[in-house]
Amino acid sequence: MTITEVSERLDISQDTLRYYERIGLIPRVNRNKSGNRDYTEEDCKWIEFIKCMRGAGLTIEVLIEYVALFQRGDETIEARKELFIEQRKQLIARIEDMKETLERLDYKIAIYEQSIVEKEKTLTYTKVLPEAGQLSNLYRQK
Amino acid sequence: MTITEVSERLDISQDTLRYYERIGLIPRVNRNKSGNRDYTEEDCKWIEFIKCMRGAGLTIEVLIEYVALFQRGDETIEARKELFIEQRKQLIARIEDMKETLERLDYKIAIYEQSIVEKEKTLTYTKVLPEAGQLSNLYRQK
DNA sequence: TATTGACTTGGAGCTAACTCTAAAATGGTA
DNA sequence: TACCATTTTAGAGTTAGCTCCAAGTCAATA
Repeated sequence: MTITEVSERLDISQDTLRYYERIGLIPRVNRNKSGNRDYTEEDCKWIEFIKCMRGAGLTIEVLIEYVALFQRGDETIEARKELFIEQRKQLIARIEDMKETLERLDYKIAIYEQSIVEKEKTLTYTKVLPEAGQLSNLYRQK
Repeated sequence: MTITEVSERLDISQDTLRYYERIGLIPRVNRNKSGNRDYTEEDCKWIEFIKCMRGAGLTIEVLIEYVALFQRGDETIEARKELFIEQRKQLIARIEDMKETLERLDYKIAIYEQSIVEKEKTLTYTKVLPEAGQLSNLYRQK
């Protein structure tokens, strides 16, 4: 596969593909006779895996370490496992954090919903704008 | 409250606190007679809220927009609600993504666990190292 | 054979989000 | 009164993670 094909297939820019290879985030890709990259399915799996992990917030640094361990062979299996266990721990923490933030967003949306309903009621039934100091404070929660 | 107190309490550097204020990520903080920031509880709530949202991945840009809307008063309630609904949607997507990545990490950890057990078995029961081409491939999954 | 287009490399440039620096003001302590 | 810590500002510097550029190679086509 050419870099153009892989780039389109995995939706990663050619520059990023080259960059990832350069810094050791994916193993070196073979070149054809004319020196151009010729990606295998294996290469694609690596790239896709890296993309997935990056998307979840694993740093490039830690992923480079993983690739380096992988390339050193079987003696690093335990180290790789430990690396993933640590990253898993951090990922779980991030997810928990985000869930809490989501609840907070939900709450704010609910309050705004309420505020709008209240405002509409006021406008519809009393034809009078709410006093600046009263109702307005209601809308101004954080 | 002084900037030192708030910095320690919310675990945000003084530089970051000043930076957030400068770019409009939090409303302007009052100064005392000598020109130093004097944070109120309200200010702290803002900062804590912003910190929480930033931690979940909302960009500074979108949060600045929120603060700007907030400061324009009640006429922007609907817009603020819409902003939060959009961010909520994106946050849910990020969480789902991360959950999938977590499963993938779990799977890899399980495989490594397996690999190690297999390796130990081999070493213990047969006293023979696995052939490079066979079992080694097992460990080398991505 | 000249041109075109995809590819190569090393290195420079960019953006978001801080983080640091320098120079100056203030207020409390020896 | 001299010193010291804390704070102020504007602006420069840093880091991660790309993204762009220039100069050159190569293969295919007009």
